[in-house]
Amino acid sequence: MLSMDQYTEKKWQEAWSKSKIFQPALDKNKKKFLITVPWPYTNGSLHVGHGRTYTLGDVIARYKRITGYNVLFPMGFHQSGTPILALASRLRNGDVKAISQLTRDIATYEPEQNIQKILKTMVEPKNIADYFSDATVKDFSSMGYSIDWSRRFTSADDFYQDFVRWQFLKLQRLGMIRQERYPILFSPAENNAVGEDDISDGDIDKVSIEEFTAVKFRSEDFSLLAASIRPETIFGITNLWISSAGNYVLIDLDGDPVAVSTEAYTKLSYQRDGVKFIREMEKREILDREFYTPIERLKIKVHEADFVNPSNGSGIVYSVPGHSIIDYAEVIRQGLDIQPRVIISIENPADTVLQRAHSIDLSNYGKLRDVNVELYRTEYYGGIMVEGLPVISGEPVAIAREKIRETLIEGGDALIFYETSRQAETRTGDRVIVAVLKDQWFLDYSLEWLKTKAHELVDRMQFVPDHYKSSMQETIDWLKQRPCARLRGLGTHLPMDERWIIESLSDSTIYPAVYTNSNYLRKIKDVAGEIDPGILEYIFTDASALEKNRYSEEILKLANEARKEMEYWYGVDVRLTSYPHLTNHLAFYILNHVAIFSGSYLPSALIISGIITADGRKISKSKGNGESLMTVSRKYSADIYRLYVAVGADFSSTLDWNEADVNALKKRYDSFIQILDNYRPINGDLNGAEKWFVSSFYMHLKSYIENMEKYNIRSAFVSIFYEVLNDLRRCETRGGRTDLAIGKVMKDWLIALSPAIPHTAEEYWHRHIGDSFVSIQQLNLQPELSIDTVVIEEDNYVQKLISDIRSIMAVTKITPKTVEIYTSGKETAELARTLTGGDYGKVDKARRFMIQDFTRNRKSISLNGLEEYAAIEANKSFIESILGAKIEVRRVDDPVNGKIAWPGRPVIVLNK
RNA sequence: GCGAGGGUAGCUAAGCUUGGCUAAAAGUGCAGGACUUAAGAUUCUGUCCCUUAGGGGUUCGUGGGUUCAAAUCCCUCCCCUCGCACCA
Repeated sequence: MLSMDQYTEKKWQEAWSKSKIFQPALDKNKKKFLITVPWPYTNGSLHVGHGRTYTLGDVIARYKRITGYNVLFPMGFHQSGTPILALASRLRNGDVKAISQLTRDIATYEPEQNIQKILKTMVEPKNIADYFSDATVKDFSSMGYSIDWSRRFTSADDFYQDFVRWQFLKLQRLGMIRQERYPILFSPAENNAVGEDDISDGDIDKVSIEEFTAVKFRSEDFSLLAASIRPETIFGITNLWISSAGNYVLIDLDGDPVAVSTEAYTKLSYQRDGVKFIREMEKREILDREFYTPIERLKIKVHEADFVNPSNGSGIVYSVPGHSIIDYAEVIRQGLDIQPRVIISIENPADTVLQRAHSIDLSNYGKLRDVNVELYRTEYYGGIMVEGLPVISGEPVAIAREKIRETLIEGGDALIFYETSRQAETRTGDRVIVAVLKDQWFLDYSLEWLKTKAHELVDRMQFVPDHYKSSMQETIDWLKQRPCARLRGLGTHLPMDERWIIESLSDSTIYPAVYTNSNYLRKIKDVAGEIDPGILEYIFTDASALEKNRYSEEILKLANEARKEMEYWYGVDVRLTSYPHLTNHLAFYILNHVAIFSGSYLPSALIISGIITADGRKISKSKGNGESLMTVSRKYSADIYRLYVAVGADFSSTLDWNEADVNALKKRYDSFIQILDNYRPINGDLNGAEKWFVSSFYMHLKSYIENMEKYNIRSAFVSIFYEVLNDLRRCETRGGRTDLAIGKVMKDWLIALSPAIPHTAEEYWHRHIGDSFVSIQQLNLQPELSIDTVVIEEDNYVQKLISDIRSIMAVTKITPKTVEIYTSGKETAELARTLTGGDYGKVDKARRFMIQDFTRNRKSISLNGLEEYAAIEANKSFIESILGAKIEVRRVDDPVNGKIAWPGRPVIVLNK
């Protein structure tokens, strides 16, 4: 059995925790390094996919630690938002999927008999959050992360919420907060906003909000309201359709009597002010009248149609048979005396409704809808409005649409009407509609000064990979208003309006600052009951005007300490997260930082990783296709997972987690373990192969350091793990003694490996080196001092020689008994130097015949001064054993069998 | 549609910023040899095509261009992935 099982790993996890080596203290003599990753959202157990970011973060934290930094790698938990709330209520309602998902999650941490008991407590959202916060600590500990848990806090902690409220008051003073009308998804039955989590299949088939233009068609007594997403077709109208099944009501809309479907009335009343019910209507009242189109004031009639859905839009559809094949088909079906009007011209006449109508089955409604979508797209991107129309003649469709909409709205002929992109229900089966909030709170990210500052910061920051920098600049440009509070969910109440709860991404923008001094803040909260904004201002910003007489001595002392911690630690040196956060969380992170902080408190680097797939498929909770992190560390060991994450893929690319690849890595890892297990220190002078190994090791260490400094974690560990292992094999086949060779590099090797495989490194450090922790050793940062370039060159030369001999053997199919090798003599070397300088004329007449041979072989001739004869002699027995042939070496200046021995290119003769 | 990234040998995947050391790292798969009673593990060699002397030919989505020289720089086209918002 190999030694790196979960018990050994656990042993080191406990030792680290007990010794507190990952709980750094403020130390002015040491350079600090603060690295953060997003705090996990605590609605379930973490799976393999989540582990990537945290693992890479830990690898970097550990690397910085062994290269001399005072590293802080803190963690907290995110408990705000609606998913936890939705999960608890699904549990309460006995939702089978929710129960099975939670049961599975709990089972990763608990014995069978405890599961039901714990599950019962989870009808209370807070219990879900707290249970999975503790569980995540177990997850992370089992992965061996070097997290400082002593600073842990959550977004639900009272003192943290005081911090968030301070932040929002400050943002308000900066003019970044405003209230406006805003459309949201809404459930009238629950009288509440709904999010993706509340909608049935909301995660699979996303529901969005669409903006319709609802046009008023007037008559003497009342108007009809018909909603469309294509207002530019207004001049193609020939008639109106109402539903043959629906019911209609008359309502008062901005003082106008207007007829709409019963369902539309409900929606309008949630979207507009002053919508009043007048009375129910008979359809006849509508069908018997004639109505006028806006602007052109043409008289049109209303007909019933089966395809009209009373719960979609206003329940009234305006008919444009020239540009909607559905309308056209209905006109034909009913045999109405109506001529289509064509008002948009497109290049390809085959793509018009009238042409297409010849070739398809007009009674197949599904097919008609597909064709309609297709034609609609063609017209939108390629269509031009025909001449002779009011307002929009000759305009491209996309522009005409905006223009006519504005004209209609300004003239009082239309209004904006919101509709869901598909029919949607809540998980409890109630209808989802669009409601307009009159007083939605927004964070205003459109402010010029804010954008300018953010751009400047992004410019200065390091992005890995680099191209995300321009994405970030773009994102900052297009961000405008962000709704920053909701009427439901867990979280902090908005200080200026307690009914609202701060939206969960907006409450987590500058929170890393709290890691620096969370324990002091908690104490202040305990002592004072509430943390005064003035105190927070003093602690977190450089504006230090503190009204000292307002606070007790104790509070002032704590605040002072908190401020010192902030001064020392803050300024996140690296924040590491995955790319889906780029256009939201990370953008807010940057914008809020520049709004509130300045100078050294601003972040310096952002590392963005790709995601993990499982067997090539995206991991998702609902699919349940991601193994939990716990399972992985039990099944393979944490170090295998960590190594897999470190060498499996570059930062930006997707990493696939699959059995075959993991097992392949495990084999490699096991052979490494075996070498360390069998290691017994021996003494003695190094032979050639061992000297080469040591030099080569330090070349790999050099490349490891160079790569790690650039956060090329993958390349770094390919060098220090795979390539060193390969070297070790070669060293052995060349007569090197493994134990002697690795004995020379053991310390540096284990230290360098420790960021990726800390448990393994720690175990063998203690077995072979000493009692200190490898995790806090200092890496040899001057590997070049241990590289002997002559040894390396000699090796390259011998390798090239062997491969040349082999290729001659392969081509000639000769298995030689002896191989004669002729290296160049002094005179030829001299000649080669002259020729390389281009002085062809200086060559002695007798040797001019050699010039042509020189130019032909020039590529392989090298003048690095290597002692070829000696190099071959030194490796003679190795070469002989590999080739299974005797070697004879000589120096010559004259041709052998007509061939010339040049420096770096000896003549090789095979003898059977 | 807009924005970003990408297409490299059987597969995964590095190299491209700073053109030549690149028939192209590493891993995996496959073939043959060693070890073994055998299997596995380990290890060596090979793995685009041709070649009786270390050579030659054709390759890095497609088609052009720049250059003494292109996987690497510029342009055309084709294809794939991701983001486009209030959701953690």
